[in-house]
Order: sequence, then structure tokens, then C-alpha cells
Amino acid sequence: MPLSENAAAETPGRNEIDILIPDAFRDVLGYHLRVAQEVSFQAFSAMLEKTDLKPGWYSILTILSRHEALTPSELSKVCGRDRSTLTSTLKGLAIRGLIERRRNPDDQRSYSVCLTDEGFRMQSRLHAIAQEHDRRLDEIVGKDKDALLAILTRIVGSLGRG
Amino acid sequence: MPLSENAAAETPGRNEIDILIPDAFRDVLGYHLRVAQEVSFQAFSAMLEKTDLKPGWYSILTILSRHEALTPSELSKVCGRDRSTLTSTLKGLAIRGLIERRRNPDDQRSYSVCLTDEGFRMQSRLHAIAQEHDRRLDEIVGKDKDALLAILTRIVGSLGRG
DNA sequence: ATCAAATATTTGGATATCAAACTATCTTGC
DNA sequence: GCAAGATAGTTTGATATCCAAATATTTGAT
Repeated sequence: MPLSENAAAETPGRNEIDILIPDAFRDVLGYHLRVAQEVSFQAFSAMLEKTDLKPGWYSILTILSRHEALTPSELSKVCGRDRSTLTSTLKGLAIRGLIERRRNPDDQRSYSVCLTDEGFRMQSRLHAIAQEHDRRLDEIVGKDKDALLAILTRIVGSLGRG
Repeated sequence: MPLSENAAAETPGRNEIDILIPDAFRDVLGYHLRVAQEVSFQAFSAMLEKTDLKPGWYSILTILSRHEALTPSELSKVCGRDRSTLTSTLKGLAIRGLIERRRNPDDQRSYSVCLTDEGFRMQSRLHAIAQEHDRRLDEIVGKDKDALLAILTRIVGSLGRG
């Protein structure tokens, strides 16, 4: 089969990484970051595939498991999503009985969200899977983990949410 | 500054990172990866805000700028997206005159995509902005850049697209 | 009382993604 | 040749995000 020289997709000997990170992006940090996060998230999602759990629940349930009770607005600040974004997620969690809404007696507009017993159980299951996933990452990253965490934290700190 | 153990949202003196990366995820690599990529992508998007360029064009245009001509299927493999995902992006690029479609004389089903002169110009503009963004990242990452690239590449290689 | 601020929801819109159905065309096997 | 199956690209449908603006309700301050 005749191949033109620069048709990478057809070049023999290319491996997975070559395909996911084409030459043009060889030293483009942002691109690597994106692809790495993508495969990581997909791996995590795949581990959840056969459960009744959703990836998006992990951060919410975990934050709630550490907080006793938060209003949607507070939760929004902590997890860095718009309040309106949380509404549907919270609805889903409420329907499944994983969270409870407690009206604030001092403010009729407001209510607090907290985990039910079932919610805590779900959080545990999710946490176990997340741990398993992270152990996989730890293995890949090896001794550089702390350095990596430090760098990523620096990126978040410097770029903020602007 | 005194920090209560588990009431992060209400504790005074918390900074941006504390908010974007709550305590519960302090050493969860996957979470850091996600947030870091998120702020990085948002920073890049913000730089494009006042242009007529879209973040999603960057990879497509850049790959095309290196390849003379690719079919949508080949492009799909190179950039790791489903063929159907590309259709609408390519449509947008074609409407704006950034790409040209050349029917394959040997196969009427197929066509090749290649950049127009205008497409090359757009790629250059995007590339310049991407470089600027990446320089920002480089500054944050500092001398650890190569190590970081190596780790991210390892993650992509190990977790693949499975 | 009124009016501004705050709380949460709804609605609308923008992205991106994949999978499956569909059309048109090509290739194979007979 | 021609029917059957493979392939290329598109369309459609579903999911998952996300945010911003408009809305209703309530609160609090004047």
C-alpha cells in the first residue's frame, strides 16, 4: 500500500502514545495535561461502569462526608461549580436517598444538604474504587508522586479559576 | 492560622487552592490532575475569548498543518475522537474557509481534508496563543517540566484509551 | 412598608462526547 | 456481472458537563 511520507496515521510502528499525543504536541504541557486527565478519568469511569455509581458523585459525596451539612451555595464554593450545576446532581442524589435536605429554621430560603446512612455507604464504595484507581496512578507515577502533586497544586494556585 | 479539621467551607483564611482542592482530596492524584487540567484549559479558553478562535480547533488545525491531507477517519485516529465527533467541527472549519475538502478520485465515498491558506494563518494565530499559554505553564512548572512531561506520558501510555 | 440582597431553582444555550442507524460507495466472492 | 458485506462519512439520539440569566421566595435594612 503506497504511503505518503507525512501521513502519521498510516505510518507503521506508531504506538498508542504516538496516536494520543501527536508529534506536534510533543512538548506542549497543556496538551499532555489534557490527555493524561482524560485517560485517567476514563479509567476511573470504567471502574464504575458495572456499579450504580456515577463519577460525578465522588467529589460531592466525599465533601459532604466531611462536612456534616452544607447548603448548596456552600457546596458550590467548595467544589468549584456553579450553584445551578449542582441542582440536578443533588436532585439525583436525593431521589436515590443518598442525601437529605434539611430546611433551615432560621431562613426559609435555605436548606442544608447532608448524607443519609445510605449516602455514607455509597461514599465508602466510591472512595474504595477511587483509592484503587489512585493506587494505579501511584504505581505509574512512582516516587515522583509528591513532586507531581506539588506541581499540580502550583498550577491550580497560579492559574486559579480565572 | 487556626484551621478546624473538618469545616473547610466555613473556615476563614482559606485560599483558592483550599477551595479548589478540598482537604479530602489532598493526596488524590486523579483529583489534582482533573483540577489542574481544568484551570489550564480555562486559562487557555480565556485567552481565546476575544478572538474568533475556538479551543477545540487547536488540535485539529495543528494536526492538519503537519499532514498535508487526512481523511476524517485518519484524523479521528490521530486526535483520538470518534469520527462522528469530528463531523460538526470540520463543518465549522469548512464554513469559515479554514479547510478544504478534496474528493478522492479513487473512492467517491472518501475525501481528504487540508488547510487553506486562511487555515494556516488561523493555525499560526492559535499556535502563538497556545505557546503563550504554555510559556505560562512552563514558568509555573519550572525546571520540572521534562519530568512532568515524562510522567504524564507514562500515565497516557499505561492507562491508554481503555 | 418597601426595596435591595441573598438563596435556590428553572430555563436556555453552548460544548463535547460516543453509539447506532443510515446513505452511498467500494470490494469480494461466486 | 451481481449480490453481500465492508467501509466512509453523516445524521440522529443520548449523555454529561458547564454557565448565565431570569424567576420566586425570603430576608433584612431603612
